[in-house]
Amino acid sequence: MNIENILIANIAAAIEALYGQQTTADKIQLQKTRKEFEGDFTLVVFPFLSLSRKRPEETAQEIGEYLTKNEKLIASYNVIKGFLNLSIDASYWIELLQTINCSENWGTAPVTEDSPLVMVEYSSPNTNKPLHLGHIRNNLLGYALSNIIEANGNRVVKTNIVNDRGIHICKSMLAWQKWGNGETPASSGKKGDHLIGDYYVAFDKHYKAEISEAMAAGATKEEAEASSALMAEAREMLVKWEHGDEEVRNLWSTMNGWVYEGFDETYKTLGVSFDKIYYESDTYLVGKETVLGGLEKNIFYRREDGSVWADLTKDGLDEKLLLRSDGTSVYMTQDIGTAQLRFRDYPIDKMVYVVGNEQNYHFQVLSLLLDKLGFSWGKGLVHFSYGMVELPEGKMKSREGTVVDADDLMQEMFDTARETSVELGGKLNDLSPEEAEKTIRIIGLGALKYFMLKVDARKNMTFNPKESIDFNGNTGPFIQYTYARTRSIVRKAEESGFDFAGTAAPAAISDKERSLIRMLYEFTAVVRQAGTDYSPSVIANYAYDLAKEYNQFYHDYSILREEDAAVKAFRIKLTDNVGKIIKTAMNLLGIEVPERM
RNA sequence: GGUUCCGUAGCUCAGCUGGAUAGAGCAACGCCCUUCUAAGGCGUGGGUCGAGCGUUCGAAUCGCUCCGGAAUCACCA
Repeated sequence: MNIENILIANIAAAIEALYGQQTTADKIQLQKTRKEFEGDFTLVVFPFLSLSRKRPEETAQEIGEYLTKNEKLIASYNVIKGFLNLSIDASYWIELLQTINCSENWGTAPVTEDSPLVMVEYSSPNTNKPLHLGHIRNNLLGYALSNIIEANGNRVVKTNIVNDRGIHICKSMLAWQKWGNGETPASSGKKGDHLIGDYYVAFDKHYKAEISEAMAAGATKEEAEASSALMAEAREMLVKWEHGDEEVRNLWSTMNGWVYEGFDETYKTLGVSFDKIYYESDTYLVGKETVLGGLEKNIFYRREDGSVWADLTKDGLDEKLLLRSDGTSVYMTQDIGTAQLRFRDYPIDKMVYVVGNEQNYHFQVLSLLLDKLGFSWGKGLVHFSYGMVELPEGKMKSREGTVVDADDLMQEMFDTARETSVELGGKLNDLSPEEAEKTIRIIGLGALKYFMLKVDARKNMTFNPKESIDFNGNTGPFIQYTYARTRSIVRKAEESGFDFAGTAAPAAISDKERSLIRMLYEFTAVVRQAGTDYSPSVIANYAYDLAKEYNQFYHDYSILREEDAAVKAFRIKLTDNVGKIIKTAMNLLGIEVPERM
C-alpha cells in the first residue's frame, strides 16, 4: 500500500525496459513535488542520464510516458528540466484517507511485551531550590521524547534521578536551623521547594557577608573563604549526614519531604510524570561498590594516595577520577551506581539521558565506563543533549536574581491566556467557569510547551518572557485553535444529522485536499524520524505545517455549505482526520488540545 | 591549547540522508468578519544561508581552512 514503494518499483522497471540496464534503489530519488508545480511526486532524472544517453528533458519524457502507460495509479506527468512530476490518481488519495480514517492510531507503532525497553532519564533536580526555566526545557523534552519513543514501538520507563544529598542541601538545612524559627510550608503557606530555596539564598547571603567582613579585616578572599565558620558548619553537617547522625538525617528527611511536595505540584501543573524515581542517597554507595568491583577486575587502578581512576587515554580521552583519596564518591561514581540499580530493576535495552550539553564530556566518559563494566547498553547509551535557555539579557544567574521560576512562569502563562481570551471578545463565555479555567490552562501551557519544543533541542535558545506569550503565528495556541475549529465543523455536521452512509466518493479532489491527505499520510514517517533522530521539534513543526495547511483549506472552501453530498462528506471526513492527527501530534509533545476555544 | 556544538531575513526559528526560484512566524504596510471559530486568511517589502576553497551536472546541506559565539577539559555536582 506504500505509494513510494509502488512508484520505485515501477520506475526501476521503466529504466530497465527503456534502457536495458538495471538501476539501484539509491539512484531513484523520489521527492515531494514542490507546491508551485503540478504533481504529487517528483523523480530526479539526472542519475539516469548516463544510462539513457539523452538530454534530461527527453529522458524524463520517456520515463513519464512509460509510467503513465503501465501503472494505473499514475494519472499524468509533466516535465520541467530534469524533473519528472507525477500526478497520482485521485482515487488513490481518496482511498488513503479512508485507510487513515479507519486506523485507530495512525502514525504510531504498537507496543507489546516483547518490545525493546527504553529507559528515559529526565528532570534530575537538586533538592535545594525550585525548578526554573532550564528545568522546564528538560522536563518538556524528556516527556515528549518518552512519548515519541513509545510511539515508535518501544516500552518506555520514565525515570528521574533526584540529587538529594550533598553540601547544597546541608546549606539550606543549616540556614533553616539558624534563622528559620521553625517555619514550615504549612505555617507560612509557602510551597516547600520555594521555602527551601529561600534558605539556600539566605545561607549564601550570610556567607557572603561573613567573607566581606573578613576581607575588610585584611584577609584575602581565599583566606576568608577558608576560614568561614558557616561553611565549616555546613561541611560538618555533611559529615554527620554521611555517618547517619539521627538528628541531621531527620531534618534532612523532613526538609526534602517539603521539597518533594513542591516538585510534585510543579510536575503536575506542567503535566509530566515518572514511572520510577531514584535518589542519589540510595545510589552513591552502590556506585562505590561497583567501582571497587571494577578495581578488582583491573578495569580501574588505584594511585598511591588511594584515589581510584579510570584510564581512558586509549579511547582518546583523559584519566578520570572515580573515588577520592578519602574514599568518597564523585558525580561519576553516582551515575555508575544509579546505572547498576536500574539494571537490577529493569531489563534495559537502551538508556536515554536527557541532560544539558554542558555535560557532553561526562556522558562520553560514562558510556565508556559502563561498557567496560559490562553493561550491554553502556556503549549505545544516548545522551540527549540540549542547549541552554538564555534570556534576552544573557544567561540566567541565580546570584543576580535573573532566574525565571517555573511556577511563576506557568502562572504568568495562565494569566495571559485568560486576558487574551477576554480581549478576543470572551471566547470562552459559552463554557462553564470550570471548563473555561481548564481551557485557559491548556492554552497557556500549550503556548509555553510549543514555544520550547519547536526549537531544535541541540541549540541554545533565547527565551523572551514578553514575546513568548504570543498566541499568534507559529505557536501552540494557533495549532490548538485549528484543532478546536475542526471539532466545531464535525460537531455541527453531526448535529445537523448529515448522512454519511448514503454518500459516494467524490469524482475529483482539489490540490489542497490532496496536499492535506498527503500530510496525514506522512505523519507515520514524521513520527519515525522524530524517533530515530530523538527530535521532538520534528513533530512540533509538522503539527504547525498541518494546521496552517488546514486553515488555508478552510478559508478556500465551504465545507458545511457544500451542496454536493459526496464532496461535503469527503471534506468533513478530511477535517475530522486532520483534527485527529493534530491531536495525536500534540499529545506526543505532551500538549493537550481543547475541544472548544 | 585539545574536544564537542552552534552561525540562515531587523528579531525568533524551520529547511541539512545534495536537487527546481532558500521557507514560516514576529515586527512594518495594505486588503478580507451580514458567510461553517478573525487566536484566522490574502498581499507587499525584507537574504553575499558567517567567509573562502574543494567535491559534483547541481551545495544552505558533504569535505577542508579560517572567522565569530557557546560548552567542556576539577579529589564541584
